[in-house]
Parts: sequence; structure tokens; C-alpha cells
Amino acid sequence: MLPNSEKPSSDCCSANNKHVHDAIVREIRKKLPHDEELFNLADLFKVFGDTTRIKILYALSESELCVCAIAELLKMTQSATSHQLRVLKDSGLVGSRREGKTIYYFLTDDHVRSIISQGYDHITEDKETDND
Amino acid sequence: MLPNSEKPSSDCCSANNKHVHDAIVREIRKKLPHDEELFNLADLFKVFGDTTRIKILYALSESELCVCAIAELLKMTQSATSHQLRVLKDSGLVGSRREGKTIYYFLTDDHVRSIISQGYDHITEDKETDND
DNA sequence: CTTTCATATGAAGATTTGCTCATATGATAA
DNA sequence: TTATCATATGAGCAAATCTTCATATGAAAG
Repeated sequence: MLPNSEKPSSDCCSANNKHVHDAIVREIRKKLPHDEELFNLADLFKVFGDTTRIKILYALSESELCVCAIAELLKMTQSATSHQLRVLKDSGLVGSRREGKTIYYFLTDDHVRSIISQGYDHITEDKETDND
Repeated sequence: MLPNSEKPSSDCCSANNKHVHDAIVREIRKKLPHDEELFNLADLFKVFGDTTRIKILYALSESELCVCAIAELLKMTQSATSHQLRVLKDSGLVGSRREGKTIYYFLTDDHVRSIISQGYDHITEDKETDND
């Protein structure tokens, strides 16, 4: 939290009063990560932001799987599955391993499990925030 | 992990061999959360999957802020900011509080901080997974 | 080599998303 | 009440996204 002297003031936003919260804005801007990092962060979460991919990640957290098993699990085309696996692999969340003609996918680290787990905690808490 | 008897077999996917991994698929399907939960989970992460919203969440993790302060911080329109705040509020990640004409937004719980923090950990690890 | 099988990929179409613009709402001041 | 200020919201457009279809690649079997 910011020191008291910089607490938001209620008269704000009119052209001549804009400087009132300029101080706070500057203060917070200093603390924000750089745009590139924020962009990468958003990009990472974007990967989690799709039901198909979440399902794949969940499945892979149980066992490594070949593409056709995943496709069958998702009841989706092999093609669609493969496209999504590419997204997951590009993001570094999953890796792959060849065994003959088959290619197995697996989670590369435990961040995936913990991120999903935190998200799961959030949605399973039925906490209503009725601030209107 | 699945018991050894259910480990993926390398001959899979041909029409007559499909049953080979049917057992694994069934096993994993039992362990997956219901579609609705997975959908909600993806929806939650979708909220984090945008640079603007990540920036807002990061900012609010420092201090509650009024809309115009956030808009100024993001160098974005008041309208665009307000639209995104609505998304954040609908997802339950932020709440709002009125003080005169001004409306202050704030984080509703610490899941936001921990989820972002986990994501940040992931992207700042320069771990190359070169499994092709 | 040729065929088959498991997977990958490019193009295309439908849907979703994030911003802008104009306007609405709701609280305060005059 | 009327004017003003902070914020909210609906419509519309451009860009991103996800799936399908057709086809390409690459390994193993014949």
C-alpha cells in the first residue's frame, strides 16, 4: 500500500485536478513490471484461458499421453488437438517425446499444476463480492 | 500417474487398435473435473490473459484506484478502462466502492496476487525444454 | 521404394475480443 | 431544477482465436 500522503483524493479527473492523482499514478508506475514482462505474463495466462487447453493440461497432469488419446479424450479432431498442443508447446508448458510413430506429450514443470490449482481454488470459493 | 498396466502403448490410433488406449482415456476422464468447472476455470484465466487487465490487476495489488487514475496509468480511454474493469468485476477478481462521484476499484482477494505471482515465476524461469 | 500410420500444418470461415465513439446514468454543486 | 463531473454502456469495427478441411511430413512395415 502507498503512504497516506498519496492516498487517492476524491476530487479527481477534471482537467485542472488531474495532477491530484498524478503522484499516485507515478508511484504505481514505478512498481509495475516492464511492458514486455506484462505482455509475456498475459500471453502465458492466455494459454490457460481456453477450455480445450485446460482440459489437455489437466489430463497431462495425470499421465503423459499421445495425440490420438488426447483427441479421443476431448472428443475432438486430431487436427484441432494437434494445433492446441502446438500452442501449449510453444508456451513451454508441455514437451513431447517420440516413440516410434507415436508422440507423447507431457507437462514440463509443476507451475502448471500450481497455477491451475490456484485458479481452481478461486472458482470453487463461493464468495460473493457485492460491492456496487 | 496411472498404474503400469494402463501405461500408453505405442501401437495406437489405427481403427482396430483404438481400444488400446481406451482404458487410459476412460481412466483419465474419471479424474477430470466436470466440463462446467473446466469452462469456469478457463474463463477465469481468460481474464488474466490480456495485458491491459494484467496491468490493472498489478496496479490494484499496490493500491485501490479510481477509474480515471487507472485510465491515466494505462494511457487508455476512460471508456476502454471502464469496459475492462467491468470484465474484472464480473469475474469477481475486483470490487468497487463509491466515494462521492468517484468509484474506487480494489482486489477482492489474494488469489489474484498468488496466481499472478505463480505465472511470473514461470516466465522468469529461463528453462528451455527442447523435446522435439 | 511404396504404403500405412501418427502427427503436423496452412488456409479459410465463424466466433470472440478489445478498442473507439456517442450517449446514458448517477451523484454533487450551483 | 439544471449543469457538471466521474463512470457506465451499447453499437460497430478491426484484430485475434479456434475449429475444420485438405494436405504434408516422417517413421516403420512390406
